[in-house]
Amino acid sequence: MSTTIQDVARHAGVSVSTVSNVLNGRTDRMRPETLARVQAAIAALQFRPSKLAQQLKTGQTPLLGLLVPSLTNPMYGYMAREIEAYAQQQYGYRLLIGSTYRDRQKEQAFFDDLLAHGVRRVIVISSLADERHFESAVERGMAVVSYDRGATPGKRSRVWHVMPDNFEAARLATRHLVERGHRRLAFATVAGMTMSRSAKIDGFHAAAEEAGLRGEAEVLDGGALDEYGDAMIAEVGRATAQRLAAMDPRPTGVVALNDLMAIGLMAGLREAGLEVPRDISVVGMDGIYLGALSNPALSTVQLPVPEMTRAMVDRAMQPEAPNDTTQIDQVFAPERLVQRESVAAPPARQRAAKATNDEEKTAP
Amino acid sequence: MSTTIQDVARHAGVSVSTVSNVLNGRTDRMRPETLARVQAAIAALQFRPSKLAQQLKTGQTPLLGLLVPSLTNPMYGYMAREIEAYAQQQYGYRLLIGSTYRDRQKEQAFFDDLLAHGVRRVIVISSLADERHFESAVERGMAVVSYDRGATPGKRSRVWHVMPDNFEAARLATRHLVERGHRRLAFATVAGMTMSRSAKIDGFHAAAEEAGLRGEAEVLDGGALDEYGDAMIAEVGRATAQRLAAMDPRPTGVVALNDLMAIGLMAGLREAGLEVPRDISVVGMDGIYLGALSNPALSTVQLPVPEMTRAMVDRAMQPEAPNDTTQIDQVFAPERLVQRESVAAPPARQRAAKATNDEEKTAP
DNA sequence: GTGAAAGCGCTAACAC
DNA sequence: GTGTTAGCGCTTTCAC
Repeated sequence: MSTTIQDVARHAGVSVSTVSNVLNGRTDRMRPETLARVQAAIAALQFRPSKLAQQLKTGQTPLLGLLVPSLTNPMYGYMAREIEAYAQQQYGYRLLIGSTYRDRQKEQAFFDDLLAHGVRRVIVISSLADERHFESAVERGMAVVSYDRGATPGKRSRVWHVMPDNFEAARLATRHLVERGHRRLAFATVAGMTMSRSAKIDGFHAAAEEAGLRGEAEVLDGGALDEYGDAMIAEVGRATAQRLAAMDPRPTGVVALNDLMAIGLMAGLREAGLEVPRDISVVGMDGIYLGALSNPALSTVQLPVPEMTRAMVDRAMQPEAPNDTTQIDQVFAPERLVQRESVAAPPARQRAAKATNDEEKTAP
Repeated sequence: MSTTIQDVARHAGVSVSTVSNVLNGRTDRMRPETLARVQAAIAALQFRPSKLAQQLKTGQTPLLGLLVPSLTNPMYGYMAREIEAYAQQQYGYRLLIGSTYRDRQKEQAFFDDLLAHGVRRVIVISSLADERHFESAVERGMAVVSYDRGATPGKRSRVWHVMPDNFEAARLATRHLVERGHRRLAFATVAGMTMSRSAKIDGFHAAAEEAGLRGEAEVLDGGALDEYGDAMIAEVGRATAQRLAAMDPRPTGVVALNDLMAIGLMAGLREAGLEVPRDISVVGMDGIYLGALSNPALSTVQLPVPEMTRAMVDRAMQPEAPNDTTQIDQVFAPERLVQRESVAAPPARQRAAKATNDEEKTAP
């Protein structure tokens, strides 16, 4: 079909192994004119060696698997873009992408396909499932990097982990609320616990306790993400807003699981007749560019996405799986708190929607 | 490394070709017990045939190339998701994805890599570049489907085309503004002309003329999309908003090139102290879910994304390139106008920001 | 320095 | 019905 190494060899009047040698840079002890002839032939025939055939021999293919919950969550789109650009530019790798909608079956099937395609390096983003099948993939010769979850404590793992400091991110977000004077706090999340979610919740609670607000910090978990995956997280936020609006006393500051949820939350709050930040303040986490475009613009904790994605790719390119002496968790501090418009001081006096106002608690 | 067809054959006490036969469904005239033994061996050894080796023989690999301008534009994330899901479920294909940031070089390089990887089917979304290199890819045995551009009139093409009816979409959007009473219209786009952009502009003008507003329909083209690609389109919208705000007389209704631009536009308008839809109305096109979450929620023309993406995948799976008798353009009517909150009647009387109000024109 | 030849894991004639 | 065998396009010893 297309031109092969044979054609080039014939054209240059050399053997295939000579051509192969120039392809693979073994050109040191080669007669310059031979080299030139081969190069000329390659150019003339527009020869591109088949990665396939190369791989069949070498067992290596310049393809990186990327597993995301859903491409419709802009955060994952952002990460995918960064991963793609860096893997391409730095290592010449292309991306084989799969959405899992956080479904274990789909994840497994994707791994099987990767193996069958000879792909030996994968980055897995925010998997809900346990890591057992990751480990088995490593056994089968894969380098796997997992985002947004740490090693299970006390368990040996051969999977790399890269993640933001979710605890710290949530604490930053919560503190921001506290500093602006909020005393009744909520954390809005979705149903289902993952490592990163629980770390965020811990950070939220930690900040609340620091401020002596232990009893005033509530976790609101909304619906589960259905098969449509992560776009739905905004819908969960929207629904949570209704619950929030109906609470009495109502929290005045809420930390959202991530930016997309925050955006959904703000939409829902508005539908419920509440104004952000006048009636209620909202902080997100992630730092997607859409947060700057929302109305009000979203205050959020910016995660160091380019740094994290670069680390993931670098890890995935590692020739060896981590062993007992290597550090398998790589944690990134949140970049900073981005103050925009969605946070303000709480309303001076709580105008309870319809209920009697029975709050007299004073913070110590 | 992993188990091969040889292992299975040995394990089952048959030859490799027998195993190959069951793999490829040539099981009709096979003794049931042989079949059973082979299947058992496959299961026992967890054998997964290498797609690589298969492909080296057959020249086919179940991989679909997808070229997008940028994954950070939610519209493309959406399309990528639909394409992936359908290609996977319907044809068992995985996605090899590449971002081009509308760069011709990157596009070319991606095509070369696809070829080298043995990928024979590609979907290209919204390419700015001309189609010459697509054609050459078809010559080299690729099935290529191009989104959002039609065949160049009068030119023979072997590339499939799938696209929304951009003319109609823009016309719908514009009419909506006209029906709500707007008489000074604008169309906000980015620098650089593509087929789809010019079709939209034509639709905009057509609707304006229908309403006798020929002189009142202005096209505002903003900055070019830099290397960061499509997320920037929102920024262009934002900048355009400033220009819009300064115009005198100022258009009261604006059609945005797409939803992301509309969202940027609304953010910019707000920064300029204008309120949507009180001071100015905005309509988008695309129908991404984020439009429902913006504030105000975006009125837009919904495109039939699942239908279009399915058509694209089906075309890409076509065994033959289109020939002179086949219909290579497939155009999808916009699904409908989604009325949300970003469009209202124009302000009763134009309160010009600072300029003298010199408008006395009456519409016929 | 360069070439011959043996595979990598599979498929598909073609024998038997 | 099942097995033998010749490749697919490349890499890589190992001779010369």
